[in-house]
Amino acid sequence: MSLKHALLGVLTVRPMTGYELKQFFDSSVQHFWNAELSQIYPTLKALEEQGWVDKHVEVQESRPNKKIYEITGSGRDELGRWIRNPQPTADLRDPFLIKVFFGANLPVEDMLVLLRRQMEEEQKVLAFSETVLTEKIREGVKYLDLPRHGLFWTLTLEMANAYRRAYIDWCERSMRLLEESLLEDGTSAPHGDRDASRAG
Amino acid sequence: MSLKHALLGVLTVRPMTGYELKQFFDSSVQHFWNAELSQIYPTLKALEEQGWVDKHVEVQESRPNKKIYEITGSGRDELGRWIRNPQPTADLRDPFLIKVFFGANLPVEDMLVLLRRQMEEEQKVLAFSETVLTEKIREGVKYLDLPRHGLFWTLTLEMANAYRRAYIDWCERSMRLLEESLLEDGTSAPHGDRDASRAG
DNA sequence: TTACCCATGTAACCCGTTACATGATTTT
DNA sequence: AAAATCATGTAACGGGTTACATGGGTAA
Repeated sequence: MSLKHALLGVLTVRPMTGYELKQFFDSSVQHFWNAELSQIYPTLKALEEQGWVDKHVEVQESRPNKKIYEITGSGRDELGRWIRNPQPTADLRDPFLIKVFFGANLPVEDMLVLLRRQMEEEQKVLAFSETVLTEKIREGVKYLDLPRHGLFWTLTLEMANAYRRAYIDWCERSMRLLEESLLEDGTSAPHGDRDASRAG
Repeated sequence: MSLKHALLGVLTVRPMTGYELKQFFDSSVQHFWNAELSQIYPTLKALEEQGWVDKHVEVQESRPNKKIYEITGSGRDELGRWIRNPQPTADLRDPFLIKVFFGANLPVEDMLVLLRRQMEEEQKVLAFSETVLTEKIREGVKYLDLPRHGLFWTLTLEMANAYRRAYIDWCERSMRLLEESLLEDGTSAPHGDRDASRAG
């Protein structure tokens, strides 16, 4: 579970409530991580039980009391320990690749449509990342006055962008290869024939 | 759940037992998907209940009977339907990026070590992919006599490789940027100072 | 008046991994 | 003698998503 440590990480910025942590997530690590409130609240409880955060309650009227969490010394130690710990390489677990893997089951034209659509989706996400998210990070660094963090935040966004670009390139190359296979021969790649309709 | 459809996909190659499906997984989609037997067996049961596969039992002595699963017409329909269905872009959910995101909490030197180690791991995986896995696919296509599948199988491996290469490049660029930040000034990036030991 | 913001949570469910259970046969 | 292969499964646990529950204040 990395969520515990992700929360500890955010709490190094400043003490926050669960609700605020969620907002921070949504506006910062959104491009490579996500967390729901229903997961954040119990996790904060666990962090408190382990002594990695302290809680203090701010009483409110006409809405639930705020529970403000602050990282402790042992919390910082744990975060540092975790960061330094070797991290196994993450594997690509993308259902779209399964679809491509079994692409021989349908006509090449259909696969071309799929690849184009997927590429366009990736392009949208990339464009969003290069504009909105980039700006969000710039603002965040400025607003929170954390110049040292800016570089690292930018690096993670860069990785996400590099991934999207690699994906888009791959879609293009794949489409080109499929188109070539269409031109080369009509026997090895079915287009709109019986075999095709069988799997659709 | 994509496992159902991944299994259907493999069963288009030929009828198999759960055990054989696991072997096929390990030697083909391994680079971007994985499945345990403990998950495969119940899933096959579910596929049978949905009428997407047929089961026939081959009695054996001195070991459990083989249950051979074969994809049905409705199974092929379902597979085609699923493949054509739009697939949301997969998100990068890599704990290593969280570590980088909060990299400002420890000395730049330590982050350089982390990046180098991660890069080397990715290089190992990539090397394995470019040699062993590439060969496996070549053999698989030949052995199963499925020339049309070869192209698609190669494409998925190419995507996995492209991802690893992008990752490696990103590690290199990140290390270079961090090194520059070390040279530029000693104030904005702590190296071995109090702040550093605090989070370690 | 409808919808969103604040602020907390619990419960159910889904998917995946790990551990446990059985047990003959074959290879090292 | 030990380990891997064949061949089936169940149970427990972990982590994440969705749905459910509450309810006042504020903006469209």
